[in-house]
Amino acid sequence: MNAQIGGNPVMLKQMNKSQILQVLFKKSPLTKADVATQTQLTFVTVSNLITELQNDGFVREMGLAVSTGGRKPLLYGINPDAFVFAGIEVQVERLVCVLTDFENRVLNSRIVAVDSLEGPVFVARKSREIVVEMLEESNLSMDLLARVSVSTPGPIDREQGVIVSPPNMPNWRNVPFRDMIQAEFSVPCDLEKDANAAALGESRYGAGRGVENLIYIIVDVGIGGGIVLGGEVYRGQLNGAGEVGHTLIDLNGPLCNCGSHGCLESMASKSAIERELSGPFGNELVFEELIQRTDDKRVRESLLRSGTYLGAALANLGNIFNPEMIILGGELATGCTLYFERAEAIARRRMLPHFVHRVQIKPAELGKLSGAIGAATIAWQTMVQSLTF
Amino acid sequence: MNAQIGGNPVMLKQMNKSQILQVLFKKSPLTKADVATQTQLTFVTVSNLITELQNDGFVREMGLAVSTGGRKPLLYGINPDAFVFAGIEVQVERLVCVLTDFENRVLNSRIVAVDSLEGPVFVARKSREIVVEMLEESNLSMDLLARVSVSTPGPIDREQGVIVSPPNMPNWRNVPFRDMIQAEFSVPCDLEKDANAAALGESRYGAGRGVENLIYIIVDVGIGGGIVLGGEVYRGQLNGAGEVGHTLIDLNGPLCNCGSHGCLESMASKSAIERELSGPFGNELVFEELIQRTDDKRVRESLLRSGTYLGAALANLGNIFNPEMIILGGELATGCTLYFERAEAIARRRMLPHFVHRVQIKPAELGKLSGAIGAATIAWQTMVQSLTF
DNA sequence: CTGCTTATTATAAGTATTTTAAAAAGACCT
DNA sequence: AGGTCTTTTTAAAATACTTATAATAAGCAG
Repeated sequence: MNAQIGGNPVMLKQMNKSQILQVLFKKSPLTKADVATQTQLTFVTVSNLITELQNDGFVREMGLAVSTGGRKPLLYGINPDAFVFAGIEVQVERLVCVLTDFENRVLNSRIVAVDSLEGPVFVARKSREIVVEMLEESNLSMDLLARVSVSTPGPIDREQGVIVSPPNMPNWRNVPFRDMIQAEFSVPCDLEKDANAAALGESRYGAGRGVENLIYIIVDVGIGGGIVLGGEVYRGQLNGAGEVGHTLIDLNGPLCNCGSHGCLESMASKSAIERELSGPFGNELVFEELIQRTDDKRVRESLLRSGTYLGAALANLGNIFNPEMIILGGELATGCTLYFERAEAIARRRMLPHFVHRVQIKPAELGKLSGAIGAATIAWQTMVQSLTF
Repeated sequence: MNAQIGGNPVMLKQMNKSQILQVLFKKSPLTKADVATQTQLTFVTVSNLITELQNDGFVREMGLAVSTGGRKPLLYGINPDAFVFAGIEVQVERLVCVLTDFENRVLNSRIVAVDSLEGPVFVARKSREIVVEMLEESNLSMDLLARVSVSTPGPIDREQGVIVSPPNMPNWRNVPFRDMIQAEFSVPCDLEKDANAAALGESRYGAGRGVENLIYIIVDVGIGGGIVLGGEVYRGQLNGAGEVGHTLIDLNGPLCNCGSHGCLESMASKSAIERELSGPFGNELVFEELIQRTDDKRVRESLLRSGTYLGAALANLGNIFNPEMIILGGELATGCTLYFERAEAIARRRMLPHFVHRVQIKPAELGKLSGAIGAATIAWQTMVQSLTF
């Protein structure tokens, strides 16, 4: 998560400050000497910079460490109260919002039914209302809000901050949502694709804490993927990377709505299972209940079959990326053990033997908040990287 | 391809120098003012640093640019004669060696039959002999040799510089080849997996010049892959990334020697085609000739079938990585139009419509030298990043 | 409790680098 | 030849890190 390289002495100082903040963020209570070791800077430099960061409110003292024979060293950590970040996930029928502090811990969260059909202007205004509400509830001043980030269905143009053409939000074509949010909140904003945001969220605060390379798969109506390599989102050429759902599993499989045949999405997603079981069960049951009916043979078989397909895709991802972890999100993966375990079993069977014992396959931990938390994380990252201290 | 971040003023200077060299490398004849613009440094700084780099022989003057109304500016570029790098690819039955200059252009190359069964010690000595021979032939002093890099079959332990367990080189288990080469040449050395090296080589000097994100697939007896993201090799957790050959294409396909079923490698590789055609043709023909017999229906069908499988895999890679380019290497892909074109056609048919027109699919351009050139590139990169000027 | 040892923190002088500002050099035009 | 514009060099000023030194605080022993 590095940014600038080279420059002038002022830049150097800010790079060093950024370094220090990142080290303090990762392993909080540290002495100045610890930070010096970790950042490869001299003690004096670290001492001066930390003092400065402390005076500016970014860093706080955290008590004394035990003595190792001399004076007790002071411990330092990020001052969580320095800033507040907001992460907002725009979904078709609702808004998921979180407030995080400068340690990027969740202070408050809210899931509100908001119909995206009301349009971007409405949604932007509503977003602000929700955030303001949360700030008030948590007794926080609006002034503390440093950045906002938005997680949204793709495709997006990240550089321009534009939502391009979300398939299920027809009236959101080419919407400059970043600027709209910036206008609404009067703070900088970034856009990120929902799967990417969720992947980053899980990688920092969910199942993937401490992991460098991971793949996050969200199984829902469709199947999406977010790729985190070296701790950062990999986005590809046009923010398009991660379309795992349109990975081919069966050359002669059914037609997918992308135009190809045998895509994972058409064979292992929520919709695929619903379609398969709509015959026997009709509209009798909602999906959440349906997937619990594992005593029913047809349900069982359907879940196992789609789990198998997913597993094969996971094996492919494992072999291609050789990641430390694969995380599965969505109610199907996190709520249905039968499905998850089959997918994991197949994945392990089909992955290269050399890799199998070094990859973890886990359900997501942040549930519905993962995208919003990921967005807030991006706000944090951008802030710390921007070096404006 | 950034490395260090932050530090002290000396470091800052070296980062700036490195920056300048990289800019100069990318778009050679540039004025000091151009470099200043591109590096975001002031003119004076750039001027001083370039003068220093010039005095040390890393940079050279390259004539005068046209006047824009005042004094003619001097043009500068990398001094190709500053260093020589050697790239060595260890294959089962031969050594491929190249010599490159500080602009990383190939000065000399050699492909020598060397049986790896003779063992690492022999191969290391032989490598040195070949390099020395090439240096003499090109009238270059050994002192100019700055670094050597080795491309080798995986898996490897890059950090330790150890070749771990190459499947087709049984007497090369856990060989500390990096240190052996360093001892032999008395210059630093790096190891890289063959597919990764080839991918990097193609990305810098072959089909992928100027491309940020690309996937390189080598179709031979097996099928391997090298992944270059953001201009750098992506290696995954254990240098294991890129096992595209063991990507599943057909859930119920034939058993692969990796233990899984329906892997790409077992269905689209040279071996797969040879196996398929060994019935009709026996040992009558060598492979190179066999794949030219496209008038024969059985050959044709075999090639088209495997091309289809490969194409499906390419579509998957395109959807997962959204790269600017996919490069196909190996004699089958570069020498057999029927196979290549089928693969491309299928890939384009099955890739997401949004991506199709933004991805190039190209045959490799460096042929047998790609791995060695890639290795030399790594030597260059490491040198420039190490900031020891 | 005092003095000694050790480790942490603060201060001050020294060194390296970039920046700003100004002067010099070179090219083109009239 | 003189004027104007651009490039290049030079010198002083600003900034930041480093080294060396001094001050502070904690623990321990007598």
